[in-house]
Amino acid sequence: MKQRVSALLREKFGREVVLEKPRDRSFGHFATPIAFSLAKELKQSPMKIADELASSFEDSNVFGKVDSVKGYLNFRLSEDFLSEYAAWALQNPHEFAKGEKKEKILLEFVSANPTGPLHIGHARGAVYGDTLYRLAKHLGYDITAEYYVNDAGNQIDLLGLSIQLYGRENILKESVEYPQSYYRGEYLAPLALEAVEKFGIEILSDESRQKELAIWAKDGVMEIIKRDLGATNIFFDTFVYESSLYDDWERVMAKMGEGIYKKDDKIFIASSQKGDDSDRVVVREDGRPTYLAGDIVYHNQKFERGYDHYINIWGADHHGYIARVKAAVEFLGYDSSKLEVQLSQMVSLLKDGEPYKMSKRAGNVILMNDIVEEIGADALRFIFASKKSDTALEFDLAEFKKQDSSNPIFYIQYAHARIKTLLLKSDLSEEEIMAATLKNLDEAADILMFDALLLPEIVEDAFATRQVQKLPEYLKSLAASLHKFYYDCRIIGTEDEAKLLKLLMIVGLSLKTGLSLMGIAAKDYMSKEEE
RNA sequence: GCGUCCGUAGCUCAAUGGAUAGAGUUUCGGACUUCGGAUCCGACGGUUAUAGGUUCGAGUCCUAUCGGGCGCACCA
Repeated sequence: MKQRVSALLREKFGREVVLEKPRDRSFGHFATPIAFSLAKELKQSPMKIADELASSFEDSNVFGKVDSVKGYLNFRLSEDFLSEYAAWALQNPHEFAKGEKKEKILLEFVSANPTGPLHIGHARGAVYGDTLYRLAKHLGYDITAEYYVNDAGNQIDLLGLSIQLYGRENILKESVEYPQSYYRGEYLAPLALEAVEKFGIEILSDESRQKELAIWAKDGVMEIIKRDLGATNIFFDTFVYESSLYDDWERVMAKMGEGIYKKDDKIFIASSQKGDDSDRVVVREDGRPTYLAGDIVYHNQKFERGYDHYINIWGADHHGYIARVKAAVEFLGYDSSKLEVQLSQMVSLLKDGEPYKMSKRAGNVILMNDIVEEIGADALRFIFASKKSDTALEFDLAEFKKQDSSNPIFYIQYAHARIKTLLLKSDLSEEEIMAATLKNLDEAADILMFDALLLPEIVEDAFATRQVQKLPEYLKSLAASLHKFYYDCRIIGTEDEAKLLKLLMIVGLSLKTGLSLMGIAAKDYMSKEEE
């Protein structure tokens, strides 16, 4: 819709025209301040220019009315245009808001180490990434969701140690001393038990078998992670294991050429030449690669697989890391501007106004799964998609358990359910409803229909700017419009029943499509939960 | 100290450089002869941290200051 208008105006003015929402809906559907920018070039007052422009649109079949107010041009779409578009959307519900983008994108997110269950910080990146993924798919992009599994390095050895310690304390009933860094949490219990079953009880006490234990256990941890993600409706197309990449190490090093040098028996990357603060160690004196080494091979592999664009979603604590990975990409001979890194910031939780208590059993972190169990996957997804991902977020769990308008996810679902209920109550058949024409609507109905038809540009904009919160914002406001309309206007039994139901079907389609892009299924009825 | 993200209503958050800075929540006051009142309406609430600058126009861009988060490993 907006694209159509935008294209028309571009043609007319020979330039990109800024389109925005009018200050007041009674002004029209779209507005543009173009007269202000033209004022300077034409050396005329913006008001005069706007007046002249307004009258030049008189015979358009897209616009019903174009007028100028204080230098702004306001456009009202014609009834024909709107009603035809709405009818098309209802006949092709799966095509609604879809795009025809062709780019091939690799989206990497979560990528949490396989050493324990996901915590609340991971959850934010996971939801953000998955929402972007759904938006991109809908827009037509050929996008791949990828999880990078860091299954090499110290943290994996630590997993082996942690299972041993857990087993020695809880199975062998030894008293053990815990070193500073080790993993703790209930998830270790089944792993320890299974390990004993599989390898024998000796595995718990034999330090030389830590690595063997860890390599086995990481698959079990990955299953836990996948289960938690799946419970939140998040799935990946591909998993790349760090351990599988090192065979390629020599070749990738050679590819880096000048970008790499040896000093004091260590290997450095000359990342300071590419904007990093200093050069970084890639291989230590003892020959063990650093964390960065894995990322270099991994990014080389990504670029060799050949995508048009790469998006990485990292926790904000990794932001200092961007420069060195980009430097590596450059040294490998690729265009680092194709690599985009989105950061997701910290999350802090409240419950009834008090800081949420971390459970000691879980190892003093808030587990994603605990929150899902407490408020449900839909609410979790909604919260995390609702806030700009690059700003810190604080929210109160209690708010998302309420069954009223203070809970946005409930409010939106209720709007959708109301529409479904009306359609059930009506005696009209679907054919009769679809046969109605959406013309001669009153002001309120016209606004509601227009709002519902805005979804396509919201989807496009949310993905283009990577600001997924635009979608939930939109859904909230559309739900509010629906509730208000419902309150003000009687539908069943009126002479406009078919027309109004058709209008509500558009709203329902928009809500349902929007929710599904957030990984949330729209509800057809609401069941009141017993406390 | 350096880098980076941020600072908007009492609280949690919105606002492609555009018209009168918006929602929810809180507090107070209204609407049930009613398609689901699980809803709706109204009021209160702001010098957009501060000071300059650019612009026809700044919450948004630039500079400085103040305040906060996160980084600043041969850890991942």
